[in-house]
Amino acid sequence: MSGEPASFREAVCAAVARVPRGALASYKQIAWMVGYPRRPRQVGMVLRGLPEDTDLPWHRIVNSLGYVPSRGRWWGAMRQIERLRAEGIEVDDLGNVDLARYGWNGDDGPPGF
DNA sequence: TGATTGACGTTAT
DNA sequence: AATAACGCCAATC
Repeated sequence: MSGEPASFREAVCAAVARVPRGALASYKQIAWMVGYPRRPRQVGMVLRGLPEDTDLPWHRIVNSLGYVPSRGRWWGAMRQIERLRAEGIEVDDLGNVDLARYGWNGDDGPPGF
């Protein structure tokens, strides 16, 4: 079955759904996994349109620096932090996380681990 | 149809 | 260290 994603959004959803619990992935990492290393921003756009009842672990997506985008300025950044804690991940009040510990490498391969 | 924006990232100053 | 500007491409105005 050729389950090739018809749209960028489908690919992103599939990649995010693959992130195991207790692991973190960056926007660029997801973009790279789906075959579009040049579109970290579009990944964020897709996640932004996700419903609150989505099954996707969107809260596991952080930026490459290892913290939640906008550090709380965003509408649901704080909510994302709460979810990460519920996953068993240590998160600072500002959204800082330890990528060195929770950083998950997709099927793409470890760039540095 | 063109211009602006954006849950980012990287490089330069 | 922090801030500014550029890049990248889809969605929105």
